[in-house]
Amino acid sequence: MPSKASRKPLSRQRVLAAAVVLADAQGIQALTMRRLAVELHVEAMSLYYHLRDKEALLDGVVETVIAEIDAAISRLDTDDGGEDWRTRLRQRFLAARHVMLRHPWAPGLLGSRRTIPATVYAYYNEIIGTLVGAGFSYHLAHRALHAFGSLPLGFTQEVFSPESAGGNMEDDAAEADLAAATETLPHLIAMVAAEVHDSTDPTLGWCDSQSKFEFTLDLLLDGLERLRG
Amino acid sequence: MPSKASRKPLSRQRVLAAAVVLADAQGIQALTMRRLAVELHVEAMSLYYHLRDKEALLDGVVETVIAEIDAAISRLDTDDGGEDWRTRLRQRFLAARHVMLRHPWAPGLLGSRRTIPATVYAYYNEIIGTLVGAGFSYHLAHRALHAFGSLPLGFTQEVFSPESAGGNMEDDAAEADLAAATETLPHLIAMVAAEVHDSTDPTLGWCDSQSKFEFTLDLLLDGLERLRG
DNA sequence: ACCTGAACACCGTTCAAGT
DNA sequence: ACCTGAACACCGTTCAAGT
Repeated sequence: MPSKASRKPLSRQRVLAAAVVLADAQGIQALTMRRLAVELHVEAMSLYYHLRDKEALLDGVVETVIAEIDAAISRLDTDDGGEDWRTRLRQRFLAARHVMLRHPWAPGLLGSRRTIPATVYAYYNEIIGTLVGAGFSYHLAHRALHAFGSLPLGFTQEVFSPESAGGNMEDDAAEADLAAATETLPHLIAMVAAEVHDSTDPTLGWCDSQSKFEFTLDLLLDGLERLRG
Repeated sequence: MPSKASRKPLSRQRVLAAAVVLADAQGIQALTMRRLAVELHVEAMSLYYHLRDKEALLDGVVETVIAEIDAAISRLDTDDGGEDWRTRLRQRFLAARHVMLRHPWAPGLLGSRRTIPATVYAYYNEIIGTLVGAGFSYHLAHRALHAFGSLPLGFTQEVFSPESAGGNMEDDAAEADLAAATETLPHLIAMVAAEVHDSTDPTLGWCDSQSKFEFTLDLLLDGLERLRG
């Protein structure tokens, strides 16, 4: 049984699953029609039988990730209505975040897509339903949705981590830089210094991104609770 | 004076400026070493004398945009301290947003960079200074910075616009979709319906992104004000 | 010092052709 | 129905060479 002959047939699903695995393992820039084909032991051109072009591939990959989120959310609770609106949304956003943490490239990819899977609309519809069910006007629900930004999908798309200014000193000139920084960036340095008591995992930086996510989330939820009619 | 012979010499600055213009006009995907060279009436290889490689080009482009923001902020007020911390930050974030609106590709690009211009640290340092000057602990200032996300740089990196579900109906099957949606997405449709009284500019969608930006901003500022010591 | 031509490796994609 | 080979246009980049 020669390995290259006994391949199970390709399918859109198999291609997309392999694409996600490849992106997880090698980064999104490694997700190339040709490299993906190699991974599937197939010629690059074979992919075009299952996907129209690379855009369709990327759309499909996004679709796959969103499906993961949908699955995670549907696993949350069998019956609804019991919880208060804040814990209900909190559960959902954190479940989404849990999925996103497995696919660090997904936020950037999602941001680059011009079309979004239809199930996302259903998800947002449900969020609005939760809000109005809790007494929000549709107008406030709309503003809330915007305020949430991409929290419902599990990420905050922080544009950069200020941690790299003080946390990850790895260059040889790092100490000199730090000394210089104490003069030009006193507040930044003071902030880092004030936080470095509980550096449990220095390799991951001194910043617990999970608690930051939840802080932002709760800040918004509390603010909305106050605006609620 | 043959036009192709009488070119002023290239420089890093001129290349970067041309890159920004090209990205503004044709989109970031059109920003290619070869196309940029054409724009500058030069061979692609000439660019490599001024920039190490394409990564350096993109870093330089980000640098250029950040410099625009810095310039806009420095134009805000000659003397400081007068305003309350919220209006001070508000002014800065809105100034940054004004710049970003001219470069719609910038958020995505910034998100893709692994290194950030040094002046951004100075900017963040100033923000922290404003916060602690207003009575924030460094710990709370840190959380505030994370809650702000990319607001200080002028954008909310919303991952998608739910508006496209109801606002921009341009397909032929749009009406049918809308009818179907009223059943499967009742809350989303109700929200759109509840908002369409003040559709001042229907071409831009029914959603005023400026007021959404400010709503989120104020929600966070008010929440932080309440947490302040 | 500044720019170029030729060349290489790698992309996405088409199209006619194989089984 | 499903896959492939050859080919094309376009990319970033190197390197030796021009002025």
